[in-house]
Amino acid sequence: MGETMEPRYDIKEVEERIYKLWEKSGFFNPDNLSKGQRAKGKSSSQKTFSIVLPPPNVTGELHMGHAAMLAIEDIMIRYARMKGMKTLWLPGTDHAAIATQSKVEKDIHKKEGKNRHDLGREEFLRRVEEFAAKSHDYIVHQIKRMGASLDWSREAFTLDEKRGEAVGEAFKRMYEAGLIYRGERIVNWDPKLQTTVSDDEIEWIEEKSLFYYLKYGPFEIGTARPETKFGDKYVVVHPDDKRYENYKHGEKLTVEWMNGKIAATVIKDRAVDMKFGTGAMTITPWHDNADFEIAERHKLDREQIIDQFGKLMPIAGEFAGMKIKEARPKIVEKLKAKGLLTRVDENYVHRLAMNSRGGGIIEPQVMRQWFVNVGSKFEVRGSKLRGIKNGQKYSLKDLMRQAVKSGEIEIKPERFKKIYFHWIDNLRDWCISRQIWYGHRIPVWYKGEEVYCGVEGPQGSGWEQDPDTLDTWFSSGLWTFSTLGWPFTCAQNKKSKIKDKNDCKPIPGSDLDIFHPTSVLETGYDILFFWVARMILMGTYLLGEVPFKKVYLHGLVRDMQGRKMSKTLGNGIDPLLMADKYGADAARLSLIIGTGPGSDIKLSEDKIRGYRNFATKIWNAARFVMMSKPAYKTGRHADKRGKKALIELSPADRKDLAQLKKIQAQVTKHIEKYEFHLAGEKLYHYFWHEFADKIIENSKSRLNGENLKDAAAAYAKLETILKESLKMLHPFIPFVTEEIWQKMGHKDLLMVERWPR
RNA sequence: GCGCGGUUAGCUCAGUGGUAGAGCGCUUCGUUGACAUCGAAGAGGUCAGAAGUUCGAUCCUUCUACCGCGCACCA
Repeated sequence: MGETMEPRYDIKEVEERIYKLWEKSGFFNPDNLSKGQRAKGKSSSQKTFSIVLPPPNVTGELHMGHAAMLAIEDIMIRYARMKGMKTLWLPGTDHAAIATQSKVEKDIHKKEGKNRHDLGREEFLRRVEEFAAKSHDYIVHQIKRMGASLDWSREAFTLDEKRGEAVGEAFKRMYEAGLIYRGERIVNWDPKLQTTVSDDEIEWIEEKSLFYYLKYGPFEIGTARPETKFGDKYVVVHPDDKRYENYKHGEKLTVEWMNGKIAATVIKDRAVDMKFGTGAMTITPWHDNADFEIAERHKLDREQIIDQFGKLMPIAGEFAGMKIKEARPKIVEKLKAKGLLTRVDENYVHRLAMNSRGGGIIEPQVMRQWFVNVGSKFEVRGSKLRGIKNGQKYSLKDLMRQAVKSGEIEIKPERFKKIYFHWIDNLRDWCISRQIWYGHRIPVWYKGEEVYCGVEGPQGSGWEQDPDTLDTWFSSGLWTFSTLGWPFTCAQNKKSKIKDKNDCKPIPGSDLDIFHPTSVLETGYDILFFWVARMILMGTYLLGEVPFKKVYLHGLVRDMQGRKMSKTLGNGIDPLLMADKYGADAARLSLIIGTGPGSDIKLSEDKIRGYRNFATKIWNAARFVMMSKPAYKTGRHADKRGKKALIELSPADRKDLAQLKKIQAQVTKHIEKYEFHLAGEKLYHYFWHEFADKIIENSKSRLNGENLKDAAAAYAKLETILKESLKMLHPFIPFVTEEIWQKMGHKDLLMVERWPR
């Protein structure tokens, strides 16, 4: 037989060839997989395992964080597949509305000096789609290069036609149930991008700023933003504050203010912190969240001071039309001149709200927008959630809380549960309308005072569709079931007495029926709120069930200084480059081993190189085992009884095989407990420092020795350990293990071998 | 302010109620056909500090310090 493996392991050639081999087999698709398993008599259990890929944004390319996600999910998927489960990993991409639009707009501006209005809605969207398509193709290429065993036949996009219909249907149902409403509320307005953004998309930056104390009639109030104070006609104090006990709630007084005398009203509210400043404050309900709430509570007037472009309105008198930055020092001058400025605190730390999606400084504004009502209770029907009684009233918050509280959704690591609950407690109504062009158009049409909501437009003429689009997380919130065919694979539950659209059942045998709820949702902890929580909201309301049984959160991939990898810092490591240089196998292992779930990963090229060496080690160990084969098969011995009869394991051999069994049990247990780093490390250590360093080394003399029976036993043991190790290593380091498996002459793919029991 | 995580070898990090582990780096030696993308040997740690529980604590409890993160209506 002789040598069957090349001395050198050509990483790139092998990895590209092997991925094609897997794809050709069709086994990424669970339908083919179970057919194949049945045909081979390996009866597929009815158990299913499904993961929907967190769809990467089509804003360019994947980074190491994505690579980590792919590695972890691929391990879960390959393990489940080898366990014989009906295994689906469903791929897709996210249109990432604001992020993609602003990226394309920036590019166009750089190259052509034009903005989106110069191009017009239609042409601009054509350009965004062009970019998104290119971006998508590159991302798919990257995902495949990492060895991810996704079922490409089911690929989805958050902005494709089917997902559009799911979005429309979801919106319509929630609108009709009163859970989506249009209202005038305070929102986060980005004057730069000219759109609203959600609370979670805001990044708070601490900034030292001047803090001014101003004379407000008999009170002294403080502010870091004097330019918002023109319309302040309410002074708020704490009802228990002794200093102001002589002032009554609702008491009116005239005060000399920025542009002359105004009528001020005293308001008593517990939101005031008596220990802060003087314990008295004036409020600006139009431009401050907290002030807005106080005004809501007492039904106070509110007045706009700053327009949507960040310029002062006519109320500012001579400052009208000025940008804030320009106006502030001038306003302070005037206050000083009028004797209203009493003192200035120079060591004040102020928190500045920025749009984290590449936008500007957020200016809260009261605007007419679309919201999801998360707090009001409604009658729940058709819910399968544990602990939820149909016919009783719950809020969306209640449903979200219950899904995790009941244990129906398990969050790993555990500590994120607390963070999740805390987030829900503080959750306000979710503003879902965006004034951007790229995204799902809001499925609402207007004609005068008439409003029509539907998946298709209304009949008749004169209707105009809402120009806004939906927050990108609205469509990704549906991801676990919109990708599985919802709502078309759902049928009304005929047995149910109360008719309700959400009281429906998936059509038997449909993807939705088989794969939902999905088994695991694996993603970075940084999008726990953005995405994970919103999927729970959508799933528990629209389907009455959890979207996934388990949430596994991984950490962020950082550079050696602990900084987040980013393009602007130039500290990113390109996964594709690493895959070409050291192999996708090595890149994957470097992202798995040496890090616990939920903790950040500091990654260096050295680490990846280290695992490249491991792949080489596996290759060479396999080569040695295969080279040793002829030693007993050919040559001098004349025994014709066959191989089996020759084998007589020594006590040491039995000990080695017992150790293998033990390792198998340990690795399996680690994987079952989602401790992939421990499983990977154990395998690494076992293969290199036990198998290669000791077991192989100790076999050498026996393999070449005169005792043929003993040589055969030594070889048989090596072959067994090698094969079993390859199976266990496969989910972690799939390419090199599959290649060796093929070189060993197996007809089937290692990918669908049975996991050692 | 509230909450969470971290502090273990030079660096990056695993881990455990009972002699402390890996990778990289470092030192010395070694190319007899699996592997120099390697092998052999080695140096290197009062497991942040203090107190408590325990026969025994790096691990459990409490406190402190420092680093990082999340949340929050301190105008």
